[in-house]
Amino acid sequence: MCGTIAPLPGAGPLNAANSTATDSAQPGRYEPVELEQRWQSHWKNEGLDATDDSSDKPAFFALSMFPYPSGSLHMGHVRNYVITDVIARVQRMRGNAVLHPMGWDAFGLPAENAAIERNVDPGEWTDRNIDQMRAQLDRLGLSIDWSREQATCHSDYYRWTQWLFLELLDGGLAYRKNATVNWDPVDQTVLANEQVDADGRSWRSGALVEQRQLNQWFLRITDYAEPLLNDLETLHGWPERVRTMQANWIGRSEGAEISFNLQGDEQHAITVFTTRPDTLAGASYVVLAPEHSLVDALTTSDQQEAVQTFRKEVARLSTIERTSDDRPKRGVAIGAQVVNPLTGELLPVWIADYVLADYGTGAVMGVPAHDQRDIAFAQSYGLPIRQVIDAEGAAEAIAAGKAWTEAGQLINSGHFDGITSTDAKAAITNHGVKENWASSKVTYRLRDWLISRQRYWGCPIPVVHCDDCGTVPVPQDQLPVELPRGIDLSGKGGSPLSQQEDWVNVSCPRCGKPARRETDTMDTFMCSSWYFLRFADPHNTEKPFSKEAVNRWLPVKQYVGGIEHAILHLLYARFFTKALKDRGLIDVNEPFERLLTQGMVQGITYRNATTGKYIAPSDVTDPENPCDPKSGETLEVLFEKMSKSKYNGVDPAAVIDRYGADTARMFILFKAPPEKDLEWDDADVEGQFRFLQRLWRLVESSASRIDTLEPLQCPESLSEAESTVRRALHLAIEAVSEDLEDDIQLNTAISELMKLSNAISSAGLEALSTPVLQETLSGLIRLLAPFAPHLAEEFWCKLGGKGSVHRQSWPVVDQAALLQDSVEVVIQVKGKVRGKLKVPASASKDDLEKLALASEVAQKWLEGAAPRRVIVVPGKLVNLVP
RNA sequence: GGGUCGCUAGCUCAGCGGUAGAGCAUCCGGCUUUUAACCGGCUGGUCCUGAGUUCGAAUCUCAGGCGACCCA
Repeated sequence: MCGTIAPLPGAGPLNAANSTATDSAQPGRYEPVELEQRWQSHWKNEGLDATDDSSDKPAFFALSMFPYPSGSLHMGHVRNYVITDVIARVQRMRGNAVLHPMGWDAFGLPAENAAIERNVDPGEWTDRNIDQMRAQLDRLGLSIDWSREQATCHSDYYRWTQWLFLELLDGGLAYRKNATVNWDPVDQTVLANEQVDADGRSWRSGALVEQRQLNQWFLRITDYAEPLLNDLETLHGWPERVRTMQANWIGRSEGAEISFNLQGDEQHAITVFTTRPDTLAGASYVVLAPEHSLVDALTTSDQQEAVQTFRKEVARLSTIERTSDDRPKRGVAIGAQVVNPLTGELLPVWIADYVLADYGTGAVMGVPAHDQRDIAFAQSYGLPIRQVIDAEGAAEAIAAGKAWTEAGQLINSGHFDGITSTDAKAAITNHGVKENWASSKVTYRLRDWLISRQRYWGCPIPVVHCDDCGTVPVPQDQLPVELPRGIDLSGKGGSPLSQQEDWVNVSCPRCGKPARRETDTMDTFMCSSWYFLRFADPHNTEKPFSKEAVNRWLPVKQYVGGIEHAILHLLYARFFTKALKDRGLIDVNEPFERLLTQGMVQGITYRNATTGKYIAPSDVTDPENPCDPKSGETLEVLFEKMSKSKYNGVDPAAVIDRYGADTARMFILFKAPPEKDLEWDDADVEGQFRFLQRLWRLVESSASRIDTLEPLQCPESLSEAESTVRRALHLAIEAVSEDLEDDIQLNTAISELMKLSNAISSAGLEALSTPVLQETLSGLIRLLAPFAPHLAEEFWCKLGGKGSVHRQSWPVVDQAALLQDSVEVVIQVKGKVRGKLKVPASASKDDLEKLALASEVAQKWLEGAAPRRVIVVPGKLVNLVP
């Protein structure tokens, strides 16, 4: 995929590491590649990673977002799966039954595009990629239970995706409608709103989406807007920003619907939605979306032509273009007039690009003084601007062309004058309710989820269209509706399935007459919206999953994946879970208890700032002073997401070949906190490898003294070096355990391991009696096991440990070992550190005060005077305030 | 414009009222199987700025600056 690891300046360390991997075995050398292969095959034979499905241990479901099987593993994958693996391993050692499965999000366009370009079967192409990636993953030493593997493109999986679709259809949550939808001209298919980014581009292809009118399948995710929003508050284990992003996406607004009667027609009205009913008296016009159903009926004959022209122009614009703040708002008056129900005033009716048909009622009232978009519109078209909310600075702002959107007091609003805008919202709405022209209303920005796709390599939607019976679901016992295989994928002429006459033509399941299959396939996000449930019960042939199995394992205790799914997958999966719960299929309400969104892995890039071109690291002769090999210009050095076009990819396989998986794992965990971006640096990888080598030597030099890891009796009294090392061990146990607890800090956990290793070296092995050395190494190896599983296993075995280190219990802190006989306290004078004092750890507050006052430091700084105040923090400091 | 997060050693990050720390890099020394590995050691900090609270602030509060992301 991404090219090979860039050679280091001088290339020395790599050669050395290479020789480690390739030289014939020398006794006493750390040879990661051989060692890792040996343990991996041993673990496989022993079934070490099998899920403990039947025991009464507490269940812990550790899950990585499953990958699309592109065929090559990249560093982002490595980071994702290693983080989850560490968590899974720690939880096993903590005595939990752990479910740590893996699968493949295997439907999708790359397979279909490969088929079109290279004339290969998408299924075979995908299966081959899966095999490749599984082999690559295996080299990382992940404790995955492969017996539960799922691939969404296999019919024993997707028959249940279809089964669940029919459940949703039966529950009224799936429906078909004609709607304006996002069309991706590159991928030749429609997209859901969530799959179009802020610039109006497809999340996959990057193409600018177009609007098309099509008959499509939708899921009623909007029925769940309220619980999807409210239950975010229960997700304490989720990053705040993901919750905020989801809340923003759902976009709840509280307000009112207000009806404006047509002039001279009491029977017909335009209903608008507004969050600001308090500003009703300031309305100076009413705007309909150009697509609004009333437009044709209300447009006067002299405005017909202008309206039609304008509608055509708007149809070309995306939602983003229409609503973005920095674009001029455009519109056309349609000639009709309505009555402001509060003031009786006549208002003109307009259509404008910034009003959307499918938000609220597709109509708004224009209150220029108190809405930024309205004031821009009013200024363009000379519409009146009337202030109805007053506050300090409001009039000036409005005069300057800035809408006053803050709270204030009502003016120009008849008998509502003088009350606050906050109170007026309810007061005016209630008044309108009594007079029958208003009602309280909550609306959401969230739209129903468009799940139809006009592509081949996806899960077929299991319905049949019959002239007599309409849309008929395929009975659940006739599933799966198999994708036809071996068909010609030319990439031309629309949806490939619609051209498969022998597949499309079926008899109606209800009346038996000739009918046609639905030829759209499902959005692949459907397949990934429930895979975590299938992992609980992966081989069930009767149902997608049993309730009992789901109750045993779900919710996922720790979910790990990329931030790019903050809305997409994570919102869809939450919706599915809630919908399936309401169908009585499961009891869980939220699928993912804790969520960790890991940062990107970035590679170093060299860019010529004038041409904007990227230069491959192999073409940069001096990395200290990078120059363009052609022009000699100095290059910019940046860290960016790894990609082929930037020549900054680092291939995980190359790293594992040179240093082994344990170094790769340790480095990627240590270099940055999990949720932050990580800058890949070959020199630092080397440093990490050296740390493992230091541990290797530590264990090598101890091996002759230790032949069992069964706990030994500690001697009654310890030397100073021994108690220092024991203290370091138990401090490390405390710190590493803490780092793996709530707020997961794998980088600092590894740095604690380094500190412990340093403490042992400083003390010197010869200064430690065998029981202390043995206790220390046993603890260190167990702490290391989740991070560097192969090396820890080797150590465990070398020192005579019984069984696998991965079956041992997590070390426990001995509080007594943390105690010190004497501690150093700081002596402050007026809050400034002026000296230190060694005191017995048991010294009381009074003792400390006396010792401090008697100290030389106190004599010097207080000059014999008694301090006005003394603050004593036992074990820490004494502060003397003169 | 609003929100969230961040700004600590050259780099990546800990510390979140009480002695400013880790790893890597740099530098120096030792060692050996000397284009190099290994071992040991030393450096290195207005904790973004300013004000406030406090006996005491990197840490809490406020204001500002810079950066990232999300929303508009």
